[in-house]
Amino acid sequence: MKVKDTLTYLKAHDIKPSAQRLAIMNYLLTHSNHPTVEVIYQALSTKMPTLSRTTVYNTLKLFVGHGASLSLTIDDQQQSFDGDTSLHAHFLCTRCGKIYDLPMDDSFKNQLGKTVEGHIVTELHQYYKGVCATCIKNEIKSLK
Amino acid sequence: MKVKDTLTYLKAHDIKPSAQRLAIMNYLLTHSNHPTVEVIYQALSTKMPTLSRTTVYNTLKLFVGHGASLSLTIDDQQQSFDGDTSLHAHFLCTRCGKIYDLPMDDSFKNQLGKTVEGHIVTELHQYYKGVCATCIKNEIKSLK
DNA sequence: AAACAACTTTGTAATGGTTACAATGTTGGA
DNA sequence: TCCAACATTGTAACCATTACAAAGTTGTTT
Ligand SMILES: [Mn+2]
Ligand SMILES: [Mn+2]
Ligand SMILES: [Zn+2]
Ligand SMILES: [Zn+2]
Repeated sequence: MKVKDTLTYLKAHDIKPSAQRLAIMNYLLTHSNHPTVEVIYQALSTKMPTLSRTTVYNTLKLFVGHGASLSLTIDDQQQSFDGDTSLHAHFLCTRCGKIYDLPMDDSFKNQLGKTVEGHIVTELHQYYKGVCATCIKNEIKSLK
Repeated sequence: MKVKDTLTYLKAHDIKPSAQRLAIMNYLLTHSNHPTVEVIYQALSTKMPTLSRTTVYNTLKLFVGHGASLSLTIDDQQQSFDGDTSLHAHFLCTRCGKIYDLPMDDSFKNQLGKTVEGHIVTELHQYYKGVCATCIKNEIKSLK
């Protein structure tokens, strides 16, 4: 992912570019780690020392408002963000805290934009919780 | 729902009863409003003036740990709770903040306890967001 | 180029939900 | 009754998020 592409992506979502917005959007588009504000701030503040946490908060809120990124509330402690705005599900490992992408059920997907029991559906979220493959492997190793 | 039933319910989940636990569990079992800690505290503190917010927090955490209630993270500001632990989906109205119950997709339900892409699934959540039927009606009224 | 208005970023302070903790109260068995 | 384990309470601390005002940036007009 080039900076040029990120610029195009921002413009496509009616977001006026700035150095900070490009950096944050570029981070989201090149990392599939579903980062928190703090993770993004730590990752970027080395290259951009004047960056403020408030800017990260404001910018992410702007992105979400313009449909350029998703806000996940799967963890009750911290909000996390996703540069992949396609309809997909998430798996939260309760051991290591990592969030994985999973496909979303088609029957659920189909309800976007429809009416369900009189309510208009504008957003869909599907969350799995459990123990991830990596943590299962580590668990088995430690038993040997 | 009688207090006797609530007592039975707590015992069935290996929770030692107390006046506070009975009151909170009884509130959850007789209200389908997906209350926050504050809502429960306000509702019960009139009848039980010494009740502490901390007790509500501790007790709900205990309930969730014993599978006697569910914790919902659909709203990013406040945790809400559900005395109905059956598998079902939730609809959050972004206008009025109410949370409604909806059926959960069967294909999604079936994945509980299974392994998905190597991850063990122990919990499932399906969230809809949008505008509820009541808010739609009010919107229409105000246009006339 | 200077002036200006609109917009953006920044740092700090405030907010508010949640948790930690120590003191107090309660319960049930020896 | 005594005692130990457990539960509740109120306060303080914590920490993610938001509010706010000052400082910086950008693009436009003259
Ligand atoms: Mn994702
Ligand atoms: Mn429910
Ligand atoms: Zn894991
Ligand atoms: Zn509504």
